[in-house]
Amino acid sequence: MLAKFHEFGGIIPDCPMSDLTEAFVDSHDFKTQLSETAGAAFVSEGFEASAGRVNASDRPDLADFQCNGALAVAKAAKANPREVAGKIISHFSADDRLKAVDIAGPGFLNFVLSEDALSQRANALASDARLGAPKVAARRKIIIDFGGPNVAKEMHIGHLRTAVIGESLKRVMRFMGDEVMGDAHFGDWGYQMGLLIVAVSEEQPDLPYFDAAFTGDYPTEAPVSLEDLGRLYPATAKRVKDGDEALRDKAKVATRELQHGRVGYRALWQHFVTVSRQALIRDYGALNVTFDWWKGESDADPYIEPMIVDLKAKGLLVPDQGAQIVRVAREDDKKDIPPLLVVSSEGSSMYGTTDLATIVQRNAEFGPDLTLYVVDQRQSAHFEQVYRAAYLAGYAKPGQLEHAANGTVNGPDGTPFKTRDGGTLKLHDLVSQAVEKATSRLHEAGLGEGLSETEFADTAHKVAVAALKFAELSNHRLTNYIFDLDRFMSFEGKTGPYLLYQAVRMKSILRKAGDQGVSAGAITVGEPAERELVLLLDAFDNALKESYLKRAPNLLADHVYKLAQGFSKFYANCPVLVGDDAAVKASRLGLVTLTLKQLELGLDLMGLSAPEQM
RNA sequence: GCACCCAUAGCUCAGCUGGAUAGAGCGCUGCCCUCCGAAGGCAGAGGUCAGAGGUUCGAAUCCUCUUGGGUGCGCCA
Repeated sequence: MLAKFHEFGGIIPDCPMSDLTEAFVDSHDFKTQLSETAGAAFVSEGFEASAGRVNASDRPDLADFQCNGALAVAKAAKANPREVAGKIISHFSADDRLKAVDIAGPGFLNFVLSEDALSQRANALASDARLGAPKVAARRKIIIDFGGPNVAKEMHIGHLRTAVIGESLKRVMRFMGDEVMGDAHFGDWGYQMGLLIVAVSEEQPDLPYFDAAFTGDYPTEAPVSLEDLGRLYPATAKRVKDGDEALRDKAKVATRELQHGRVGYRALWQHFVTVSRQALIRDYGALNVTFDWWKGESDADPYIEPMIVDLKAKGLLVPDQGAQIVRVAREDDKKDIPPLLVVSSEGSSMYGTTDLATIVQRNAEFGPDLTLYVVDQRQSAHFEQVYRAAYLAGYAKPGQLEHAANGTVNGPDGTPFKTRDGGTLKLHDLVSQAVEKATSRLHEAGLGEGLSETEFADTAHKVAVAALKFAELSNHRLTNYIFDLDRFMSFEGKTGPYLLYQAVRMKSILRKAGDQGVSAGAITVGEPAERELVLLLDAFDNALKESYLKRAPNLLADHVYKLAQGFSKFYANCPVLVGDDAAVKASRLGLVTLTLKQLELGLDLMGLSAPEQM
């Protein structure tokens, strides 16, 4: 810790001078291609290129894609929208990508793709290592902050949201080309640590950690278990809440002493951190969520003192009611924004202090262009304060700090989720329950009987995780959704297991094809179900862009679900291996191969994986 | 008190920068396995998009108000 402080030298580095925009390259999907042609057409007719935006059609019975730009442009130019559309359409008259293009209704342009164009696109996707995924135009350094699972509190269902959404955003952004670091940002430094120290000192007063005169080596064995931490913190916090002021004061003193380096407390605290980190690795790992950094609030500690000096030098830190604060309110605020409390009247760091110092720390150690805080929306006011203080102090430029807020997880009664006996459901138990249900459901359906015990356990785990995570990801991140394990585990309809099931059916076909010596060939689109499937594969590009720009994995989840659905329809209508026509077999097998690849990539970007069989 | 978020089918949720007939899953009513895995596919019923104004050729979407729910607001994180 001290070494770090010296390396850092107390100098506050500048934030990166990032003006990188969020644009993409390598898009060859129809939406992009048609938008470019239409945009050029609008420009040559004297309108804005943006009017050429082409979208998937709202009326798949009429067209594959549509452009509504003529209506918008005609409005501004006080022209007849159908006439404008007529001018634009002439630019598509010799376009061999299209089977038909026409003007519909008040001036919509409807595009129907030719089977040739679809076949070409499908073959291009099949030979593309990225399966049609675009890349960011400029690589940015991004930190995803998982908003601090807490040392003092065991992971519960509320942590599922941030973990699952943050993990998916991390994977999407990284796959799109950014340099992304996921940081657990452990809650390991505040008043709650003092509270735990006091709690342990009451239960085990003879431990050397509490003897200020102790000079020997502290025990290497932790004096508390994870269960102890989970028991001690709520019990002790409740006593304070119920009015035990002496206890509160002791905890505050302990907090300050810990933060100021009292060795015994640091040693004990290190045990707390180690014990709970092990549990976090276990619980997150079970959900296929990993972190690049296991940093905690305590890691920002060495940066606090120089930051305070810097804030004072900049005239931002002012004394107020015994504390030291940074005022962040602005003239034009519609609401009162309280100042950021940097040093409490007790002389301790607050969570705003560590959050601000963490920004300084990250500038020094990584230099992010963007930091995404994937954290509960209830913290939005807090982040507003921290961000404003960071902008005032020059630790970040507006836009570089972003709260990708998420909603709360509610129980079937619509209130925050509780177990039957009123407690919170631990994440660990939640995953265990899901695996149990998946196991029994697999047995009921008579599936996975040919698998070994290990393979079966692995499959059950994959199915359980898919059910949990897909349910989470298919909601918009801000939705306060109702958590209903039975519904998520029903395995019918729009669920994670449905996605895995479709992947497994594809794998099964590929295995059979291998046995029969049939191999994939060039894709030729013919049947309506093939058409639809290729259009879905083509839409991957846009789904990724939108997920990226909106920090909304539900759009990716939606794409993957539609793709699985499109395959299932294809599967029902287009036999792959039973026909006589070798070219059709090879083409359909090519389509299955491509679809499986994109489906598995989509699953991977959600942090899921499909078994070989189930 | 002030501020933010939300209200869409019986239930759980999508709905892109305002565009055609508002979608999905569950549940409900019917079909479809002598054919690659039916955890599947197909069809149907089901909606004053909380309510009222406004902007617009056009509003679930933008603006205002009302009602009803959630959340936050200086020494806990």
